[in-house]
Amino acid sequence: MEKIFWCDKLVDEILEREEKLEEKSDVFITESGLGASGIPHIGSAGDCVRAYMIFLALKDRGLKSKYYAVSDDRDGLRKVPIGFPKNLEESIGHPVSNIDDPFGCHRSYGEHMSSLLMDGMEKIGVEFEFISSDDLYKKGVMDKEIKEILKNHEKAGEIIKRETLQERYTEQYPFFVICENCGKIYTTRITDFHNDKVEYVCDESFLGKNSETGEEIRVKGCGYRGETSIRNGKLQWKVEFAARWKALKINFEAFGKDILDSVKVNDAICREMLNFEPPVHALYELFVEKSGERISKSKGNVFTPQVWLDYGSPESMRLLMLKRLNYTRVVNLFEIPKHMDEVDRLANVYFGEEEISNERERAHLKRLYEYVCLLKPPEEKPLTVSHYTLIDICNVIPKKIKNRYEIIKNILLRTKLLPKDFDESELKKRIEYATNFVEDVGKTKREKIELNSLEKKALSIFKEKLTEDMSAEEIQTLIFETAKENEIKPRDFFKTIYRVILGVDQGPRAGSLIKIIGVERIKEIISEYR
RNA sequence: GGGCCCGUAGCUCAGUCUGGCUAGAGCACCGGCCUUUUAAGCCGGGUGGCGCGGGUUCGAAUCCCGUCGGGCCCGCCA
Repeated sequence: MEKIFWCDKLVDEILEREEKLEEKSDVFITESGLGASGIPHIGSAGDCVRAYMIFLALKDRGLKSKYYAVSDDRDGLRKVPIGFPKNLEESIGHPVSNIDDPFGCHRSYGEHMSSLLMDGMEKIGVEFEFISSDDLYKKGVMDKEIKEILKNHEKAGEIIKRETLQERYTEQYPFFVICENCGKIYTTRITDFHNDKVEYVCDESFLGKNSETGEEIRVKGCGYRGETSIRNGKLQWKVEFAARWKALKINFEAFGKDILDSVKVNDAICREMLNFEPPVHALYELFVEKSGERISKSKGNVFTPQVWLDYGSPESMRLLMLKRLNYTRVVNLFEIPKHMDEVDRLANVYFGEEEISNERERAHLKRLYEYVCLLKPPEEKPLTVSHYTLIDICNVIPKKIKNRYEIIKNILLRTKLLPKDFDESELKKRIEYATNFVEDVGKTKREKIELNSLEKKALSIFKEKLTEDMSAEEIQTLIFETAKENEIKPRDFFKTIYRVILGVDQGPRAGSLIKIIGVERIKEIISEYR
């Protein structure tokens, strides 16, 4: 059958690659990098989600598969992230797994960072096998590949030059040793390689940065000269993937276009030096974060998956990452309600409530929905409710009001935005998302309300006439009549009512709103305006 | 200097890979419903011919070449 969704198409490609392999795959493995040097943002989460989706796609095709999330925790620290203590500057240049966790809750800085992403992944519903790159080196998993590359480092240098026009590796070994004296990794250079050992000298310097202060920090080597095992260092990125792909028998890895060059080089290294057909790739455009000042500074102003999940469901998050691979996507908080509604629309299409005349498009949207549901779509159509509308409602019904949930539910039921039977826990979650959004993003000013004597008088008359047994319609009429009798334009009086009750100029139909909130409570509120 | 992506209705976009129904959706907008608000409701309306110019084809938004506009990445390092 013809495949119409990108995940399924990639499985076809993975199977095509399989044809070329001498050694066939028992297990189909997808991989993604798990950042460990900075705060993991939504783009890092995108890597993981996409790799996981291909893992699911492979499984769906009846193939045995695995997904490895590999933490690049032997990379050196280059920048002190915003919101981190200044003394972290001393650790610039050290592998992140050798740096103490500045917050003291994990074994290392690197572990702290990757755990943030892993937490996000768990919340998004992504399962993975965690692999520490530091571990791979320590255990010598890639020894064979490293030796091959070091032995022929000049050839590697030529390939790098050919693919990227960078000449430096025709002279240098593409490998960093962790200095046994000072512990830094980016200040060393190899002078010789023989008998599985590398000779090195720690005399290079490189430029780090403190993102908090914007200050650049020059880090210099300690001058130490020594000889050590290849397990005490790491390959340069331009060749590291290749070694990892071969050693771990990776079948698929997706990348952002920012590292396109590195991927090209690694593919070539893989083919020409390691005799291994590189994994299938998917190159995607990046998420451009324009989170603005809304994101709290304590989170380092980074748009993390956790931030999204405060305002939107895991489904909406997955949709963001699944929908398209190749747009530069501006991701900000305003994308969240959009995606909430889009998930609902997909559900409507999936369950046949929305007609899509183009068969192909319908099939595509249905498949997209299945992936959004991690290929386990619900049996029956879940709750769908316009998230924008919900945000409007949450905006006018103050958070502290009693029976807020019931009020919102009744408004939705009354306006037929909800079916008779629906999943209450789901609605509660959605109200929470919408409320968070209103509070943090769409907050409206609540002016101090001042009423003139005429308004006060009318309001007081209205209060006297208002009784428990009146229907919503009768209350609506009463407001209208009270306005007329007091020579106030109905329009203005309604406005007054809304401002008194909700603090905003408009709201749900006043009669129903008062009925729903309760006459008694309304009288209390009005009493404050004597 | 090298490369990627986008340009379809007022806005956000789908459709482009695998050319072919009368080019679609949502929002906005316009008209109507509502004898009592400023409609979160209901009914009805598509207002563009797919950035531009060539080419291929019986046929192009879809393929090819060129061009303009917008966005982004690489050209330190990882």
